[in-house]
Amino acid sequence: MTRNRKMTEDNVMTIREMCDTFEVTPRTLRFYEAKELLFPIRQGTKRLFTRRDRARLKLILRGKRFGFSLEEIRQLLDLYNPSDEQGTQLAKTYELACQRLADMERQREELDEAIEELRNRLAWGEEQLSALKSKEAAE
Amino acid sequence: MTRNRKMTEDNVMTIREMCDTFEVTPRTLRFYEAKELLFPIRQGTKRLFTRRDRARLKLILRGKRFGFSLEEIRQLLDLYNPSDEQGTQLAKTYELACQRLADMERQREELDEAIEELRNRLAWGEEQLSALKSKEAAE
DNA sequence: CGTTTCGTTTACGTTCGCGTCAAGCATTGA
DNA sequence: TCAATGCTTGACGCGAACGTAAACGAAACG
Repeated sequence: MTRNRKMTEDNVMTIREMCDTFEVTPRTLRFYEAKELLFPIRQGTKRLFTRRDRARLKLILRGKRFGFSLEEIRQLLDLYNPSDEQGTQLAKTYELACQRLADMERQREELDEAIEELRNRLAWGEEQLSALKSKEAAE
Repeated sequence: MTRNRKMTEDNVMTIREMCDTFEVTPRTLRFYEAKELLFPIRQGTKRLFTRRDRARLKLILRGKRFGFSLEEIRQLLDLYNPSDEQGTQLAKTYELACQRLADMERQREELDEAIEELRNRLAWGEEQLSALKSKEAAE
């Protein structure tokens, strides 16, 4: 056999290594697997997470920060998947991704607006605070 | 009395008008009131939503789209509130808003990244699709 | 006058995204 | 060999954000 010493199964991670790397719990990773968001290799009873799983998890966590549900994220992940989809399936996925892109661009516009507004309110807040301070000083 | 004809309580809306305008259910509005996100006037038993409630609801719905929890949103709303807060309270609100702003700016960067990546995948998807089409044509 | 039409409260139900045991196998080190 | 450690599979629990059904009050309309 060409491989010795622990087989060095290249580039896979145990569940604990995953948890430490991404700051999630084992429960979360198993939950995502149950929801078909991740597909770790099963070596005997244990899970081994590949490069692909890591990439997917990154996208999952990002999606969550954008307020997407796990189901929405799952559908998006299919797009990033070098899968063996046939014509109609591929077309459907493509369609879906276009919509998500539109969603995200709308969301960005809103986000810009919201940031702008919040900046204004913060400026107003600073005024209030400094006004209060000078009033305090006057006593 | 200076007012006749239905009192035209200027600029308030019934719960139904609110629902139609913002595409939410009555339950949702009552729920938000219970959580102290909205404060409609009570005329007898009924609720009347003011301009202020409408502005707040708009911010609530926006916040939700950004993935904020109702509690986080409630705290942010205090900032937009021409409230009678005292020094320490105002300072706390200000502090919190700064953090949220930072959150949103980080989210914006991530969003840009995500949009960029999704665009790339879409381009890749188009290739696949056109490849499939020419293959079909060849048969 | 009765009966729809709104609105209300109360309260239990539901879905999502995990947390938290309990009980069991499996490797590992003393 | 034996206990500790790590990972596993259920299974139940939980907070958030509402849905939904029951039972009632008030106003509006023919």
